[in-house]
Parts: sequence; C-alpha cells; structure tokens
Amino acid sequence: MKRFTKHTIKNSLKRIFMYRSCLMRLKMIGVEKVYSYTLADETGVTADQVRKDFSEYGITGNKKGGYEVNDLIEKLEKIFHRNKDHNIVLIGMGNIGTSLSRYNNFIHRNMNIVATFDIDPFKQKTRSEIPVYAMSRLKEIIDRFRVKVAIIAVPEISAQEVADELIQAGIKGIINFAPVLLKTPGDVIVNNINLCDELESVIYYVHSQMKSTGAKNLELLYRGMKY
Amino acid sequence: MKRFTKHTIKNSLKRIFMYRSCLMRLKMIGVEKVYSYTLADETGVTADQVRKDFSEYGITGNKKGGYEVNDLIEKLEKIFHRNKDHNIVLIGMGNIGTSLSRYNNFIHRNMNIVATFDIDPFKQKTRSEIPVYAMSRLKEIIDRFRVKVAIIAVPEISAQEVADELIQAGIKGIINFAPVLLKTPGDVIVNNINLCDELESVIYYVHSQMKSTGAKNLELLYRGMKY
DNA sequence: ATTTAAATGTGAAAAGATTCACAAAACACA
DNA sequence: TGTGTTTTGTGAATCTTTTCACATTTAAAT
Ligand SMILES: NC(=O)c1ccc[n+]([C@@H]2O[C@H](COP(=O)([O-])OP(=O)(O)OC[C@H]3O[C@@H](n4cnc5c(N)ncnc54)[C@H](O)[C@@H]3O)[C@@H](O)[C@H]2O)c1
Ligand SMILES: NC(=O)c1ccc[n+]([C@@H]2O[C@H](COP(=O)([O-])OP(=O)(O)OC[C@H]3O[C@@H](n4cnc5c(N)ncnc54)[C@H](O)[C@@H]3O)[C@@H](O)[C@H]2O)c1
Repeated sequence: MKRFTKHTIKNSLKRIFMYRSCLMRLKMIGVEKVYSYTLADETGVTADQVRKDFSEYGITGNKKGGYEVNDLIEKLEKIFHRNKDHNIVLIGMGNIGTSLSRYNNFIHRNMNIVATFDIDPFKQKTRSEIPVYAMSRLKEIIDRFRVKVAIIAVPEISAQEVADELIQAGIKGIINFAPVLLKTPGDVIVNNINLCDELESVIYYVHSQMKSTGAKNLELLYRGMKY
Repeated sequence: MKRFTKHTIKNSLKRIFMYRSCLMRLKMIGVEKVYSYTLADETGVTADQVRKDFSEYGITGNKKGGYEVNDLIEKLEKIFHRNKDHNIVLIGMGNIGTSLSRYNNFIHRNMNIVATFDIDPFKQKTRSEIPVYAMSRLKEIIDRFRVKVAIIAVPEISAQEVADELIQAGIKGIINFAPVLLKTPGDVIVNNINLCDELESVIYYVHSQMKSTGAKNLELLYRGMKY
C-alpha cells in the first residue's frame, strides 16, 4: 500500500534555520554578541527553546557570555554544510517563476538559480539574466551544473509530469508551488508551498477571533506561544 | 517582558485545509465518495490521522460507506465559515506582489485582492486589473471594502512599518513575505512565508541524504510519515 | 435473514515537543 | 580572593500530537 514517504522537517530544524537567518541580519546591522533571549525575541520562541535546540545540535556558547554572532553562524554553516554554493533549476517561467528567478535573497544565501525551463518557446526568448531553456535540455543542464534541487512553478496539471522528468534527471529535492501533492520516490524530498492554504488559514483565524470574543472556541484551535 | 504572542496554527487545522483543497480537486474530476485512506493517500498523512482530525472537528461519515465528497466539503465550509467572499489587500507591487496579484486560485477560493498599494508613484500608474493605490489611501480603502486580511510584499526594511500602518487601519491578519518576524499585538495573526528558509531546508535534506547512506544521522533529523 | 467484510470513531498508549527548574560556569567588582 | 549576578546547558516534568487497537456500524453477499 505504501506509495511514498512524506518527510516532515523537525520543528527544531526549522527553528535552527530561523536562528541562522536572524543572525545574518543581526550581523549585517553590526551586532556581535547575542544571548538566547535575543534570538528568542527576534524569532518569537522562548529562550529555553533556543538553548534546547542548540543543545540538540551540539551548539554551545559561553556561560554568562552568550554567543558570538560570527562564531555561531560559522557553527551553523558547518553543521548544515552551507559553506558552499548550491545550484538550483526552476521550471515554469510564468508569473511566480519569473518573480522567483529575480529574487536576490537566494543568491545572498549561496543558492543560485543557474537555469530556468519552460515549454513555451516564447518564454525561451525572454531577455532575462538567467537563461530560459527548452525542456529537452533539462538533463544536460542538470548534469552540467550538478544540480540536485529544483523549484516547480508550472500549472497544477503539469506538476507531476515535470516532477517525474526532474527525478529522471537526477533531482533529489523539490520545492513545489503547484497546489498538488507530488508522488515521489522515498529518497526525493518535496516541500510543498501552498499559498492559498496559508492565506485561508489566516482568514479562518481572523474570522474565529471576531466571532468568539470569549476565546473559548479559539483556545481549541490555536495555541499561543508566549514569551 | 512579553512583547507579543506568536500564534501557531495547529497541525490538525492545517491538515483540514489540505483535505478541503484536495476534496475540491477530487470533486472537479468527478469523484463522489472518499474513504479516510483516499484522503490519506492524496495528502500524505495516515488514514488514522484523517479520521482523528475529523473526530476533533466533529465531522462524521458513514460506517463502511466512507464520506460523500459534496457533503464533506459542505461540512468543512460551514465549520470554516468559508462560504462567503473575503476581501484582501496587497502591499508592495514589486516582483512577488505583482505575481500574487495575478494568481487566479485566490479568486477560485473566494479570496479577492480588491486593492494593492505601493509607495512608488510609477507603480501606481501600472495598467493592471487590480488598482494600485498610494499608501495614503490605505485606511479609506480598507474601511470601504471591510478588509481584515493583508499580504505584505515590500522589502524587509519596510515590512514592520507597513505592518504598523495596516494594524492602525484595522487589519487583523497578515501574510508576510518579507524575511523578518513582525511584531504585532496579540489579536493580529501573522503568517510568515520565508522562501529562503524553505529552500534551504530542502538543500539541507538532500545534502544529509547524500552524505549518510546509513540513514543513521538522517533518522535523527527527519521523521518519515508513512502510509 | 444471517454472515462476512469493510469502513468509521475513539479511548488508550506511545512518541514527540516544550517548558520548567536548577546546577554549573564565568564574568564583574570589591 | 571571594561574593553576587548573569547566563548557559540539560535532565525531568508536562503538555501535545500521533499511532495503535478495537468495538461498532453498515453495506454487500450468500
Ligand atoms: N502566481 C502566483 O502568485 C502563484 C502563487 C502560488 C502558487 N502558484 C502556482 O504556481 C504555478 C504557476 O503559477 P503561475 O501563476 O506562475 O502560472 P503561469 O501560467 O503564469 O506560469 C506557468 C508557466 O509554466 C509553463 N509550463 C506549463 N507547462 C509546462 C511544462 N509541462 N513544462 C515546463 N513548463 C511548463 C508555462 O509555459 C508558463 O510559463 C501554478 O501551479 C500555481 O498554482 C502561483
Ligand atoms: N521576489 C521574490 O520572489 C520573493 C520571494 C520571497 C520573498 N520575497 C520578499 O518579498 C518582498 C518583496 O520582494 P520583491 O522581490 O517583490 O521586491 P521588489 O523590490 O520588486 O518590490 C517591493 C515593492 O514594494 C514597494 N515598497 C517599498 N517600500 C514600501 C512601503 N513602505 N510601502 C509600500 N510599498 C513599498 C516598492 O515600491 C516595490 O514596488 C521582500 O521582502 C522579499 O524579501 C520576494
């Protein structure tokens, strides 16, 4: 019966990524030293949690002295092998694909979209910094740039088909913007981003809050993490 | 010390949204009846979990007979007061903002971006289906359309400032694409979408997997939900 | 009408995540 | 050098989520 395995990223790991991106920001504005509660404050978790997370991943600071920002970033980079560049491909140069291809923050974090692909020959002629290739050249480019991670930004109907092609070409990780759950082999991770669902959940929350001032019903559905 | 409350949406509620969008899709392709394992299969969770979630929200089906798709959708709509339209505003008509403003799926799910805003006077002249207003008209429009939810798609540096203006104007829910944690009062929910972090976590996963074939280290960091 | 098979629905058990609480370390200052 | 203060690091306790297991219901088959 088992068709595929859905990998869910541990909460603690997600938070570690938050800490990292927060540290980069703090570094940029000249902060040199942080305490567990500094990071807590910036990321919306508790200081206990920050320390517990660090403990889980074997990251240590200085008793009383907190953590050196540079040192901490370096430790995280090492643990997450993020010191080298990563080549990415993007499939589907439509609305969202084009905007993602122009997103500078990816590059700032050593993630380079080296090539994009589209079936539409018209899109392939687009003047853009990153080349837009025909789908027929997928494997060639993926091999050449040793790409392991891809972004899917094609319509829902084509998403599974494109995922299959990508996996065939050796891709091991996918960020999927199409609102479908892709079926992939166990060794290929998929991270689905469903913006409609995200927006709906906010609407739902706002609605619930407006209805029940008594927070009785709300309590049931939401958990407030205080700090 | 407490500055704000971070609301995290319950996992079960997120899954309920997945079930819903999945049911809509199944309905479109003509499916009339589903079982807990059908939904499990489509959404990547276990059948037990689907039933447990339904149980939590008081949704029932027919023993042996599964669930009627129409009936189930209706129950979800009722519970989530999603039968009426919701007006949304979007701030920042740059790369991602523009692509979001053109995203059809929002409308298909009764979420209408009624107006967009930008400080750049040039952007305000853009020919687009949805009007682009100056920030000075924020409160006026939000009041007129009774908007409660906003999308922030402005640069990191301006995000907090824009959030403050929105809250001033009566907004109660925010989807934030800027990679910063917004500080908001307890009754305003924020859903942060951080695409860099999402992409990084995929890269991290792929890397770990390639290093440790023994799955020993992996086991520590990822949890595989089978079904 | 009776049996069989296939689902649901839900307490109870297990696993996982968060918070608590406090000992240990280290800095500051007398 | 010693005393007080601040912050880390981590087991233990608590709280939440998921999985298990099975009684219950119902549709279909005989
Ligand atoms: N626009 C948004 O803001 C937004 C937001 C969230 C999710 N999405 C999702 O992202 C996907 C793309 O949305 P969009 O608005 O950019 O759509 P779009 O139609 O503007 O772009 C889709 C692109 O994919 C290309 N394409 C189609 N089939 C292909 C195939 N088999 N191989 C390669 N390329 C192919 C098309 O030529 C087109 O350029 C959809 O699944 C949508 O639901 C979009
Ligand atoms: N481009 C992407 O694919 C992408 C992906 C994820 C997240 N983001 C994030 O989304 C945000 C926008 O990214 P972008 O690439 O669209 O940037 P952009 O520069 O293309 O667009 C930003 C827009 O916001 C407007 N703006 C700036 N300050 C404003 C203010 N105070 N009030 C109103 N409008 C203001 C600008 O005029 C501009 O039109 C950034 O925070 C970015 O990190 C972008």
